[in-house]
Amino acid sequence: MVVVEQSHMENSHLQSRFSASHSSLNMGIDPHAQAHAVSEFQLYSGGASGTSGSDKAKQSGKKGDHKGTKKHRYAFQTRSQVDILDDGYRWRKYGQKVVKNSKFPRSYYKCTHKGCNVKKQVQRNTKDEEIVVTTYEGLHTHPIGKITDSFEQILLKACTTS
DNA sequence: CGAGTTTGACCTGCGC
DNA sequence: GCGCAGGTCAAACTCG
Repeated sequence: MVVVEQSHMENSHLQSRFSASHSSLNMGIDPHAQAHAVSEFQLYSGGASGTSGSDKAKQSGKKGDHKGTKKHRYAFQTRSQVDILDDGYRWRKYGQKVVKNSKFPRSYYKCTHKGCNVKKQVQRNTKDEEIVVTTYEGLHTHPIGKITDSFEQILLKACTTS
């Protein structure tokens, strides 16, 4: 399963804040994004599990960009009809791969903001096609692009206020 | 014309 | 050492 890694947050605390912000989350979604129909919102937490996929491969890879960078990574799943959740940031797709255990391809996105190296992976759950697993990696170094109480912003709030 | 998407190739790490 | 799987790049393409 998907793993959440938080370097400076308490999982339980964050999770409770997520539940608390659930209602505002739905309200915050863009009008044109209503089709998302986010009726479920779960933040994954816990230690390493069996999936092993994203942890094995080094994201530094050949480029070897920031190796010493602090790793902020959190994954959560939403029940949605579409893959792309409008979280208020602008994302550019840079890759798509078919992963072994899933019949749905995994999509890779980068934040298009200058100097912001946040990435996210979007993948549908094989067992339940309506569940979309989104994995964020990194923290945005810029304000949100929309007036949307996004997932990310909630996360940031949870980070900064704790 | 610029920004974003698609898609195949390439690179790296891990297991056997 | 080899093959597989995952992650990223970049050229070509599309769209506003």
